[in-house]
Amino acid sequence: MATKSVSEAGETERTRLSRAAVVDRALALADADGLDALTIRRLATALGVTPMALYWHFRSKEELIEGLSDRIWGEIKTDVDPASPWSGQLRSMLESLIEVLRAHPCASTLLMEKPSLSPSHWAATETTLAILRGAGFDAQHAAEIARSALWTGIILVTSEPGFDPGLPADERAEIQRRKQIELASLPPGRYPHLVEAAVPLTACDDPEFHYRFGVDLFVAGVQALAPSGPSGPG
Amino acid sequence: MATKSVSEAGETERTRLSRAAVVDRALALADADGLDALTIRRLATALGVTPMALYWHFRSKEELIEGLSDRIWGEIKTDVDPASPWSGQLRSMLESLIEVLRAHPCASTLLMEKPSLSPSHWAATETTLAILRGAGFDAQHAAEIARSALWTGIILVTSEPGFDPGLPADERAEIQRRKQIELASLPPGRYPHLVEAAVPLTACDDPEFHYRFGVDLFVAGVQALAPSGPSGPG
DNA sequence: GCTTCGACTGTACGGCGTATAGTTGTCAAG
DNA sequence: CTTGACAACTATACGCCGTACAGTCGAAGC
Repeated sequence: MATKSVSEAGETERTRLSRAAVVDRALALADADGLDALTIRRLATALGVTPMALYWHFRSKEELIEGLSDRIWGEIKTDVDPASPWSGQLRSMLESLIEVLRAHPCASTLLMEKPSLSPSHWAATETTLAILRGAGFDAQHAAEIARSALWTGIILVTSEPGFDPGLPADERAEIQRRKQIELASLPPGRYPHLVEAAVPLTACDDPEFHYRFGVDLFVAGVQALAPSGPSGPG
Repeated sequence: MATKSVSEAGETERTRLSRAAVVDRALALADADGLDALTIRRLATALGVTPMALYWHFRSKEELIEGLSDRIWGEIKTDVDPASPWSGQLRSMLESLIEVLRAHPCASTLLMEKPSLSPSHWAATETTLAILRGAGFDAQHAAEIARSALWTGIILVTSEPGFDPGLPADERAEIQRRKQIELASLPPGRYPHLVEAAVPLTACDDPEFHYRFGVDLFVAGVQALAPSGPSGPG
């Protein structure tokens, strides 16, 4: 109606765009409908602009994705308690990572396909390295373990049975059900353990067990290989 | 020249296609130029046919990818020595997985984006479950660890610094060099460990160390959590 | 008032997966 | 030797995608 109305907000805000605003919307879109659904055109529509408008703020879609990645890494709490034993610090670091990844359905998928050395990623890696150096590992081993820790968090989330962002819950349940039946009805002579473990392999009635055990497994491995012994000096 | 020449083989064989033949070419293409370079059109050109010809043998590109996935899983040796201790069996299983993934540059990327329960995958999982059940884990824990094992192999390969299929070697080296400099020239006050570990984080002068340590880390974790104790009863 | 320029629009290109319909070579039945 | 069926493939087209390139438009500075 009004030719000069400032923010009708009827459908979408129409203030000026910014990198941060675009990243916000992109993250929301990707979390809601899956990473594949995050296209320049869709995002532009959601923001009420032309696709090419985004190219003023980002050189390419890849740069946008880097922005998302940086935003996600930034959410990870890197303030571990220096007084607690290093294994506890490592654990809480991993738990913080997992918490963020679970909060953003698209995050694990996104981080999987990008090495992405962004400032926020640096901070998380720096903290992890510090913990491991404190545990007595040399730089090379610490680097290996830090990488492994970050990947462990990512795969724990993506490998949670039934995890598949961008799929309606009922469809996910249906796929899961079908897989379970498929496994359970394999020839028991040839695949006894597969048949036996059909349920835990395909379903995840207790996600907390999945994550707790995954973290336990990782931390136990690191402790076992620590130069200062499994429990550490402090 | 000849109107009826059977197989000129001047550029591409022109015998009849088959699922196996298509998968072969697809795998070769993906290994050579990266998974992103594997498009229906390119593959069809390489096979000397029209893109739509492939849809006679595969319902969709996804089904083709499943074929690739199955082929790759099939290459993994599942014949572990039942006489050796379970930790050794687990280790050799993981090593076989890693060997196959390293032989096929596209493999780890491919398996990462597909749960893919194919017959070949079943066999590998069955064997892994058998090993873990033999170690005393119950079905649920065995399922968790088996999943973790397979993922560990995949990420060990994709996280090898400098690993990036479909990129010419010189370009990879350039990216790697730039990342290393970027890390090394961060403010040492803020990122002391990152600066210190710039080389091991970005380069991989000894891939064998990377893989050996990765496997060690995983197996150590499993041993630490084994009900029958780290060394096991046999 | 005029220019400058940051922020955005319009149009177009090449590539993708694939639906739909049309074309062939082969081969058994008549 | 013809004929029809059918497996295997081709031709064309559609709607997506990322994005190059050029044009537009309002506010800010002079």
